[in-house]
Amino acid sequence: MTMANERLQEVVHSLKSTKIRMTPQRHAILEFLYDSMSHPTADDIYKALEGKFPNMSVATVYNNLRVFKEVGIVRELSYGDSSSRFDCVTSDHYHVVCSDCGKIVDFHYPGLDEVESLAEHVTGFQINTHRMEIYGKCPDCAPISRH
Amino acid sequence: MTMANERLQEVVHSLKSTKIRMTPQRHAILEFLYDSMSHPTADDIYKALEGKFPNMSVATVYNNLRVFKEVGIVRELSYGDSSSRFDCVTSDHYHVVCSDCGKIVDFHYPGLDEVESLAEHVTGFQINTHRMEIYGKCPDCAPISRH
DNA sequence: TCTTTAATTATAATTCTTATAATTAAATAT
DNA sequence: ATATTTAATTATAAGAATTATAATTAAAGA
Repeated sequence: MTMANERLQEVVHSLKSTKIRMTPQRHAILEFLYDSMSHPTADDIYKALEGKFPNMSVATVYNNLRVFKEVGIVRELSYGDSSSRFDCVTSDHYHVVCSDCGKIVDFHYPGLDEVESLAEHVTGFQINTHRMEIYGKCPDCAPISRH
Repeated sequence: MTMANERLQEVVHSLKSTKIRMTPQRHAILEFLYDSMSHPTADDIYKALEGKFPNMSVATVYNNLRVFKEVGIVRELSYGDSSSRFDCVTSDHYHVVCSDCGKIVDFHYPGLDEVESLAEHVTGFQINTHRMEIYGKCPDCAPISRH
């Protein structure tokens, strides 16, 4: 069993204790999110699952992503482009985004906790979390540099 | 003359040397952006200026924000919520966002250059820039805590 | 198996943003 | 100061992403 599947099992189990019902569509959406290393849009998910669920509505995808967000197992990311991307909340990592082709790569880096605490002091906010993206050109899009 | 107006003058002057023409609408949009400490949406700007320009089209606001972005004097920020926000590019700062009411406060912090260089090594991207948001509840939205 | 109530579906409606074509106006040359 | 060129504005329509609605279906627990 893969790591992704283990986490999926945990999440499915933890949802059992809530009012939130487990449906085949929900399971499939979660499964797709946990298996994929990409950061799919709602439409990506919809398209990926239309083979298995030919009658599934786009609204179902959106509804469930919202539910997952509310429970805190999924995060919504919006970059410059038109549609939001969705990501399982796992261990802390940041994202490196290609400004040409939009590819997103995970980047592990120790959490910037001191930024949060400083922001808390300076602004008077009660800080919960933060998010960082690093932008550049991926190897495929960058001109080949020699040195 | 305020700091904001000084910067506005500079920008207007620098646009003179390009093909980009200065129009009253453009000037008003820039003025509004430089004066406002908030991070308005396109619609905020449109509404704020409809008194002065009753016939201005929303398209004009969007068009000009795109132009300003291309020239590099304005930055587009997209958070989870529906519409993008726009911000004058000034000195480096980050944003603290209230997850309840959406208020955005600037947060000055030394640029995280080492994050960029590490990301460059780890991912092979040619990194240009990064962006960080810190999320929490603003003083108005946070429950009053006593300690 | 029955009952309750949440989830799904299909569809319409909204919202944000961009495209189009005609008109207007800035900048520059005359 | 006027004419010319060409970019900017306007009004409108179109597009895409997301959300709302109402009827139907199906999970979970009794």
